[in-house]
Amino acid sequence: MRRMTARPANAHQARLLRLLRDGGPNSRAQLGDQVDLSRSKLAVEVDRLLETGLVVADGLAASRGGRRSHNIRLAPGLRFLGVDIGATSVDVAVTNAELEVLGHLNQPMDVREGPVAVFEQVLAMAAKLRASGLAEGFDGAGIGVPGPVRFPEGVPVAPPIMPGWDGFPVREALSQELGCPVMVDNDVNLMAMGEQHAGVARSVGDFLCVKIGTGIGCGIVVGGEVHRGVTGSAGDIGHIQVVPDGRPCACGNRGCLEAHFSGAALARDAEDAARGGHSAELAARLEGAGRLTAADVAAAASAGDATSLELIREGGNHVGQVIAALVSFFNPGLVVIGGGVTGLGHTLLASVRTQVYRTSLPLATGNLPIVLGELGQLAGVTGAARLISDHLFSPA
Amino acid sequence: MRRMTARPANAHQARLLRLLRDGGPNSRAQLGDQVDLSRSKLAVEVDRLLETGLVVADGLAASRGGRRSHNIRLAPGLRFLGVDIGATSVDVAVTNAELEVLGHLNQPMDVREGPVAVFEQVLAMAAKLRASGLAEGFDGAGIGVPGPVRFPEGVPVAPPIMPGWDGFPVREALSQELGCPVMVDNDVNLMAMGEQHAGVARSVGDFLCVKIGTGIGCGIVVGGEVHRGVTGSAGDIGHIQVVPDGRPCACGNRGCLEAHFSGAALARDAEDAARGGHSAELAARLEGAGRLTAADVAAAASAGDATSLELIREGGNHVGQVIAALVSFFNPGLVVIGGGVTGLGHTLLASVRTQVYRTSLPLATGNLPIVLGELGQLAGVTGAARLISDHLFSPA
DNA sequence: CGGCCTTTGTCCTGGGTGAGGAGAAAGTCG
DNA sequence: CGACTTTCTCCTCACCCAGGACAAAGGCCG
Repeated sequence: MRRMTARPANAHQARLLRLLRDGGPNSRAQLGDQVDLSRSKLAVEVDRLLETGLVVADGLAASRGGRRSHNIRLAPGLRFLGVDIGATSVDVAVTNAELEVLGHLNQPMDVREGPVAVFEQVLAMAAKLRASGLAEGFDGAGIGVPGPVRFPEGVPVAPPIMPGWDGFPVREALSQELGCPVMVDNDVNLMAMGEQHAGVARSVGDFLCVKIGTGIGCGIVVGGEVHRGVTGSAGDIGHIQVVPDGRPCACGNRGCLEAHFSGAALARDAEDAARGGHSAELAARLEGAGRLTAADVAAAASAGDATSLELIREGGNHVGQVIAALVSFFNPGLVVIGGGVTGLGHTLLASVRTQVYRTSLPLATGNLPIVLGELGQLAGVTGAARLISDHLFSPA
Repeated sequence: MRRMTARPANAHQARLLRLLRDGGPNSRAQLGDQVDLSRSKLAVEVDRLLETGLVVADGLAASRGGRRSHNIRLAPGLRFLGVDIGATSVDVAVTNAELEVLGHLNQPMDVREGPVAVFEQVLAMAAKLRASGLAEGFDGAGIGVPGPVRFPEGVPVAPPIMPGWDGFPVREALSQELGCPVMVDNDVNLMAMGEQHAGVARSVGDFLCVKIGTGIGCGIVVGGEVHRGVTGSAGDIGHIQVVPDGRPCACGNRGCLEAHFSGAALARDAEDAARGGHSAELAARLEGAGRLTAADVAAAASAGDATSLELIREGGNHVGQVIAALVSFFNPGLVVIGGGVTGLGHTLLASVRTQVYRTSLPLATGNLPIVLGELGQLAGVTGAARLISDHLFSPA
């Protein structure tokens, strides 16, 4: 099942591959406009790429006023596998070399079942996608896990919500199973890379990507590159204290952001409100389902339930408080909010914005968009594909 | 008074210049070990540098077992001017090309007197240093100002504590006056660069440098490079909220870190304590001087004054609270604390450490040193020299 | 003190690379 | 249909640079 053995031989070829990945099919002339190489040099490098099979001819380009140029594109048969392991579900997608998602599967699953069970599931999903004719094999795979990762080795380290994964050689194991190169990263970083590649963060060099799901994390992009920190735990903002002596948190402290607002906390609050008789809407849903989730709160809120709206607003304030601090510190050009609770949508966004614009200094917030992610569920898998393609499209 | 017109012609020469700057005089052979160039290529580049006069021969090196090598070093006559404009004082220093401080002057001065008055002062101090025979002229100057800077242009933007400087063309003006290239940056960033070059942060790629003076700021170094943010206001952590509905701050909000702990806040608290009869020690000092400063608190604390110790501890808790959040977010390899209040020393450090180690996650704090800066008053001017030398020792 | 080894520095050459000109091929526009 | 534009290929020439050969300079040991 080994497929793409070819790798760019030098930085020029790597550059060209990335241009083709990000810009789609392109004529040699257009490429020449972007890379500052002499025509002869460019021709040589393109010919070499054609030889490797990574790149193929793709008909004629439209004329720019003279002779029409021959288009080239990345090999249409290249396939990347993007895997996004969340706390409660798994996403697997197949992309082409331009990182367009060709097929996508989602499956509920508790990450605490451990790496072996999850891997089995992931491989089954990948096989299913392959069986449906989307891919004959994979040229590379990216995988995101909900916890810190020692990036160079691709191994989770001390992940609080998935203790069974500590030290499990994810990269090694998946590479063995799939027979292709694999890169591993934190799921939040992948979401950031996804939004950077195909979402709202295109053309922004420095931005933050806050993912609110079961937990809360933040992807940090500096100068176009993901910042992972010295131990791979950068962006772990879920345990920043937002309420002095607040609610007890699983981490042992009190008043952590995650304890006061996250998918899990929101569900708990909603159930409390339902049982306490504060919201008929929520009580009805609890009656129906036996338990509540963030999605129930979102639904209740859009049905006008005052309690749900208040819960969201309050949560938004807490997140906003942290984001405001991070904005002052980091001075990003954009803040993206995504993750499972984006269903809470504009109510959440509004209260986050209010809090940030009120608390941070004007110079930092003056031209700072705070927006929802564009890619939704596909952000993670797109980012995963981007991760492995960045790796493969770099000099060997 | 123009001096060094020469600039490295390519990246190799730039690399060599930086090696000589950071490592002092060096033999050709030693340089060869570090740069991965063929001996012939290296010889050519070194010869060219010798021709420009940037580099000079410096006798024979010790033998490494065979023929002795000829040492080379940066021209001993090269001089950089480092200027550090604080809120209440100005530091000016002369360094050689290895960024060793040859002479240093400090002068109390209120930055709010405006750029014209401050420039006059700075130029007078530079002239004095020159007159004392330390320099015949300057090959470049770096200058730090206590507020955000639009870095490429070298112009302060919307600085809260020095409104008169907004938009003043610092770089342009100083370059005119001194007749040499000038670079401008935030004073905190310069402190970080100073500690990176010659202080505790040598060999650390990602670290934070918290400067506690009249205000509070934080230098951010990512992958060896200072992160300035999209509008140059990164690291502006003085207005992060630490106490909900806390003390009113000059910025219009409440509970800002700066309002609860900084040189200015500490002095105010001390005076209140003295007047309120809580501390005989402080009252005596207030009696004597008519007002109190952070230095008085430091002195009282080391004399054992309980109130002062408590003030410092409380302040340390507030700073520690913010640093803990930043550590979770950024996952640095080192936190340096410096600035005027380092006189508070280990009492402060201890309470910051306690707070950080207690509040942040073990993975981020596990191997995280939190230390005082090594360079004291010289950090800023050293960083300023480093800034301009980085600029000059890069390909034209 | 004298051979032998190690290290350093210089010279030279051969392979490789890449910039840019010339010109052919392919289109557009009037 | 002809003049102009754009694209692409070929070719040449200058430059660069790695590495070998060799000379110079010094240490080490008997």
